[in-house]
Amino acid sequence: MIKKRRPSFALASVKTMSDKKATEGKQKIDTIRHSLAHIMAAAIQELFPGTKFGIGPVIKNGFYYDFDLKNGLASDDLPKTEAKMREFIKQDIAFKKKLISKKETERIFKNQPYKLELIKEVPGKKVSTYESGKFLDLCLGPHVKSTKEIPPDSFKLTKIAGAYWRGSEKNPMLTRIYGVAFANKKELNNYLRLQTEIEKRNHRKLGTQLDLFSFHEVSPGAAFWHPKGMIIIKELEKWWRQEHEKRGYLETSTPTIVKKELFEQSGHWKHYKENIFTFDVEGQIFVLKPMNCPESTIIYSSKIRSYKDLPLRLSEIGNLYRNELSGVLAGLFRVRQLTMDDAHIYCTPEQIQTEIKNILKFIQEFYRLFKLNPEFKLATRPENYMGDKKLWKKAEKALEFSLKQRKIKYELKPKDGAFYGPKIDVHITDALERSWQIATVQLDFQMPERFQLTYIDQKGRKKRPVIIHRAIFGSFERFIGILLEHYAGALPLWLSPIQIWIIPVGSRHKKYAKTLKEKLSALSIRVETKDTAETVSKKIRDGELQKIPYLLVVGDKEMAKKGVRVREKGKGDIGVMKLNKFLERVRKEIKGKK
RNA sequence: GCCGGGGUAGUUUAGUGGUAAAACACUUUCUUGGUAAGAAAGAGAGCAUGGGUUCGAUUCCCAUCCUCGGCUCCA
Repeated sequence: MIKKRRPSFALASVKTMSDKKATEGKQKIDTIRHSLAHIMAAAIQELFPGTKFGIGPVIKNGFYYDFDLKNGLASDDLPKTEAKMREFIKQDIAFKKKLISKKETERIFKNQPYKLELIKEVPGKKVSTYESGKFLDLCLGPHVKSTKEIPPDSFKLTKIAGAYWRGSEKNPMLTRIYGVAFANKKELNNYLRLQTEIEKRNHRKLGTQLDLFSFHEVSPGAAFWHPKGMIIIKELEKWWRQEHEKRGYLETSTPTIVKKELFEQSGHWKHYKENIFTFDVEGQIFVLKPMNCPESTIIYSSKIRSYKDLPLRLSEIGNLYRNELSGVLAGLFRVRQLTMDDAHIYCTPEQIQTEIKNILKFIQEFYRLFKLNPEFKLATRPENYMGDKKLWKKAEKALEFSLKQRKIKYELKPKDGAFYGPKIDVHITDALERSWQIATVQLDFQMPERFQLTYIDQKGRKKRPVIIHRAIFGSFERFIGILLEHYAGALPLWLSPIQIWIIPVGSRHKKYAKTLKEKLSALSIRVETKDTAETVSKKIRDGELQKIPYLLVVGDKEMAKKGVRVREKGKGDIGVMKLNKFLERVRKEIKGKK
């Protein structure tokens, strides 16, 4: 069998070509993908007359096209469409670029409302179009010269999905057909094979297989954590507390049920009402808290604060409840009940830079530990912002400056900030290459105003502090989901729910196995003895499937040497070791969080 | 929420208009084993839920719930 190394998260393809060649190759395949989108539209036009066309761009690994079909589309229409496309490709159809006057274009597309909308927005008097056979589309190109350049066996239509016209839910929903396409059949097959591999690291599947958590109809969007899953949470919490104590954070806990007035005061009620769970108690409306911030400020203002108290870093592992739309729930990645590793830092405006810088450093160290590859995004003032524009500008500058100071590459996300302040979000992609927000750093000048927070400065005057909201894991749920996919279930030793299995070869070794277990357990190592009536091979197999980091096989030889035969996850049998030597190794590995 | 798939033992799946099958897991017995499945026997679901069509529905139709992939959303 093939010995596998512990897989790194990115299953990126190996780059063998030079950068220039790679760029050319990418351009070529993207041209093919784009042309395939047109050919798919042509096939739909022929198979389903009267269809109205949206747009059909190139995306990663393929293409899509949006259609407004009179009668929708059934799943068996995909193979039909695919066959029609191959038919067209065989016919050696040329792609011809045509510049047509706007008026003429409008006449040609008079029954195509979506196209007419696009034509209106084209600057100048002429519109660029491409003709391929009987299908004419608005398009700047480029395209292949002829369909004969397209390998007919290297694409596949993969799925049908609904998508709002121009991405707005106020617009009609169109039917989107996704396809993938590659330079040759081998690459296509590689891609398809990779997809099945990726499916194996889906955290939902691993959750069931490894008995970590489950979801049930009785509570959609909320995880039931099983004992083994709880161990992961507890280990993460333990480490989290330790790291926060080091950095001067003070842990707090605030109530889950709160009167809605608190969230009216914070502004959340106005901006976030649809997502808040509410209930009635003796005629008063209570909410399940969707975030911790307003309650954190209550602790802040529970006494008079001096400049000497600042920065005050209040942390909280808070259970939050958010009424997410049913359609967005996704395993551990998007839940209605989540555990946020939150903190609010109350500081003077002068302290902002240092605090932000330290948080960014904290975040970077944290990601390095898990060998995760984070993407930073700076999100600025949204449409529905609260407060003074000048303060916003200042806050945005502060975040930007800190990012630059830490030499962090980041993407700008205009108008994507929270209503109370700009933020730096940190994203990680899952096995399906979808991007998920994990950590966040948000600068807030509004909440201190709304809650009239103050501190007394050196001269005895009342001043307004600034709040920095931040989370490192984001939520334990999402983070564990990401970790499971990242490690394909084979978590690092310190996080593994079960760290070691002891497998006695025969019944006469059971007693030795038991002594070993007691020794390891005494050192707080999570160990189990597998002394059931099954073969060693069977137990090894089960141990591998359960992703147990170390399997210790003990028989006559090991007993004689007072040792253990070690099988390390991902490496196989690494030989016999004296017990003390093995213990030393394990202790180091756990301590180093390797 | 919207579009499109799907829901059959604990798990993974097969299947049918005449009240359901397998593998693994589980229990028992035999086997006491040396690095990815030793053998046998047994128990276990009435097919997500509610309606409808039918002599008869797990199978066909409708609704609801849950779930998956998209879209929108993510304070």
